[in-house]
Amino acid sequence: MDLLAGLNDQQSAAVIHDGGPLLVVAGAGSGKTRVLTHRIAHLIHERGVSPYEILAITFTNKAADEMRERVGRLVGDRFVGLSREEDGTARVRRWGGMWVATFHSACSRLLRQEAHRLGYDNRFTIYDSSDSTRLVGICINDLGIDPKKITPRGAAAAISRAKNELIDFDAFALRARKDGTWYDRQVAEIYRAYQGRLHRASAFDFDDLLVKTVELFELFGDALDHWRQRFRYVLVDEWQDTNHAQYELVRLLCWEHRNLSVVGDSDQSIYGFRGADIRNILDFELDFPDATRVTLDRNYRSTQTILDAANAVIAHNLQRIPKHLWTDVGAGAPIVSYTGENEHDEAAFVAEETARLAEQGEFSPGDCAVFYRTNAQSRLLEEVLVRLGMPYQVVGGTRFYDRAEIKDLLAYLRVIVNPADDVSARRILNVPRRGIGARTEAALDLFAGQERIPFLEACRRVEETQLAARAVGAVSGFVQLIDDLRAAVDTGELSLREIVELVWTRTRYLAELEAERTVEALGRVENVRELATVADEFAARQPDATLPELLESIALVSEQDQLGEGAPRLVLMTMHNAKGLEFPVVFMVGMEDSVFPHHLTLGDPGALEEERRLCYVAMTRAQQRLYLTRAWHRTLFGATNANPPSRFLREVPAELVQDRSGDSGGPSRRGLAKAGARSQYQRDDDTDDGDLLVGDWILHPRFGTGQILELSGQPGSEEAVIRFDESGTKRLALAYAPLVKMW
DNA sequence: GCCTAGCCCATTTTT
DNA sequence: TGGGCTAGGC
Repeated sequence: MDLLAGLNDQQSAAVIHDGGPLLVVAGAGSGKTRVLTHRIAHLIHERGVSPYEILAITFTNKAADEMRERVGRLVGDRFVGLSREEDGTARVRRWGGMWVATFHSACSRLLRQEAHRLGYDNRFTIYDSSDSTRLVGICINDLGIDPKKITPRGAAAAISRAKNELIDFDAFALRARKDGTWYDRQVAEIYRAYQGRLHRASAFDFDDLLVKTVELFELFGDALDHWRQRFRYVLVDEWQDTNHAQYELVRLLCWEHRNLSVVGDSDQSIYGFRGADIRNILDFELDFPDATRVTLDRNYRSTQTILDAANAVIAHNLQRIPKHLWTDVGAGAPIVSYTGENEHDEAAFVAEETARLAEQGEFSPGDCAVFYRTNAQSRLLEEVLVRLGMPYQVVGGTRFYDRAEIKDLLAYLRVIVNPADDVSARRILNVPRRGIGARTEAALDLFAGQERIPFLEACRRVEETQLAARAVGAVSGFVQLIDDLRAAVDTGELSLREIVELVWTRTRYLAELEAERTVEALGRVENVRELATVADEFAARQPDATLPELLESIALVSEQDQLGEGAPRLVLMTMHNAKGLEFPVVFMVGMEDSVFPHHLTLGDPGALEEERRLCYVAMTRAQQRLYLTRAWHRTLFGATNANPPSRFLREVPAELVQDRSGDSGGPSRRGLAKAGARSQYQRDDDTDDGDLLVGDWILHPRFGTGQILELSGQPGSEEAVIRFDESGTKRLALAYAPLVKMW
């Protein structure tokens, strides 16, 4: 097998590189995944490296699965821990072959073997961000700090930032005392309390997975030696988005053997806000002076037009390694710009254009993707798509696993696995309602703190508290329930699905929901049942899977992981979520200053550069067609604004762009008509402002919808009194007011 | 202890 | 826009 077949010179160089650190600067669409997979295959095949010695880090679980499959195809499934069924479906053997994982899942896996050394249970729980925010809130409460002055969210974010920098609470406190604000000193206290709570609960938050692994390596030389020898070859994808903790982890693992390959693109660093440190890539060669650099700038994805546009935009950034993408596939179609009257019009354009492409047989809706800056923008896109009957899928937004009912059930499962998990125990203490209120909970927590025991243990000893008999009875019932569930699970006779079902039956969770008989409750019932399906699917992929493993995989799923399930349809997602993906047709909507770039970044040059990188990432997802759309007027969070065109739009050379705003009879006519059409969309070109009558409903771009109460004046200078739904009653001159009749 | 109404608030991106 | 939270009533 020729692993270099079809690769260009730079790619080949990266694949066969031997000896010392390797930095692959890989522009968007330059085939970096190919380089990584072929490099791994090369190591195994040509250099006799055991797959067992390889650690490959990817950005999402989905990317990890893909890489495992691709390497498997090159060198054989058994090397990568895959086994294949007769029908071709892949199954993952748990400890098989090489590790392909995200930072977080790799650390989690490693800590499952090592956590006890750090004083944690190997069956630790992983807290997601909402769990940690909750716990921070509890700590704020404990310390008697006013949660209005320091919000749980704010404090949690500050703590997370510190952890990303490997600053523990002592160091944090020291710094806060020296030259910190009052806020910092309070956070230092919260940080300490929070970490104590985590430890007592045998729980790690996302950041701890990294921090504690680093700590393990620093404290236990034998552990470091062991894992260092185990992973003699380390490859990291998306290096530009690593934070300091991740960097340190990699440095510790690789410092001696130096078999480190990192692949990244400083222009695609878009996670600075959560601690990703762009210097990790910019300074790589300072930290590893013996590193070899290979630059991949030949793009295999997009047309030259799209690349020219993206290159032009990113060239405005100062913090970067200069690089210029090129391709030989030709110029392709021009970039299309469109300005709608308002956001409804803009959305309608996207939907219509997708439909038009499909009608012409050029691209199916499944080839198209819509990217927006914030999740809030997805709703009205969805409205329009529903109205037009265009099938679509939203990636991200409210995650399945963030729904209250799912978190409730998961909390039961987590308590079964890890009885010390206080956040989960407290979450379900009174869910479903069993008459245990805030006072009882507080008393139990106090008792737990005094006795230095987990919350559930405090519940078990509820009789030692001063609580009233009724509360004691209710709490005992709760403990009994948990004990019963754990006993049933511990028999080892239940499948994952049966465990999930047991929880919702024994707790009467499902029954209570069904009894509500509301539409919302019905949706929740479906979600709850869906969790059993998740359990089944997990068991199918990994036949010997255990409950802790199921919980771990759920804790570490990412947004992109849901992509591509079901029939192909138009995909909606944030630009961040688009990273690493590609689509024949891409719409970028909301190209307005203060939407994108986001208004919070406008005054901050560094943040603005990150926005520009985000723009670059989004643009370079497009293979053949790129649409950049905006609206003259946009209503967001109830307020209507007229935003100037995005500066990124102005950075695209005009000759690459074709403006389609003039399509179909002028923007205002088109847009307003669309906003008005409620149940059935129709192009409303024959609406004539002159035909207005008292009682008509109209739409004004600034004031919204309203009803005409009164008409007066001579033809040519008529006035109307209009009662707007949102903006009150106004008298407007018809000759000037841009009114459009709705129905 | 529970429920609801009304308030208030903020409002980016997420492993 | 709505979602999360508190205060007040049962």
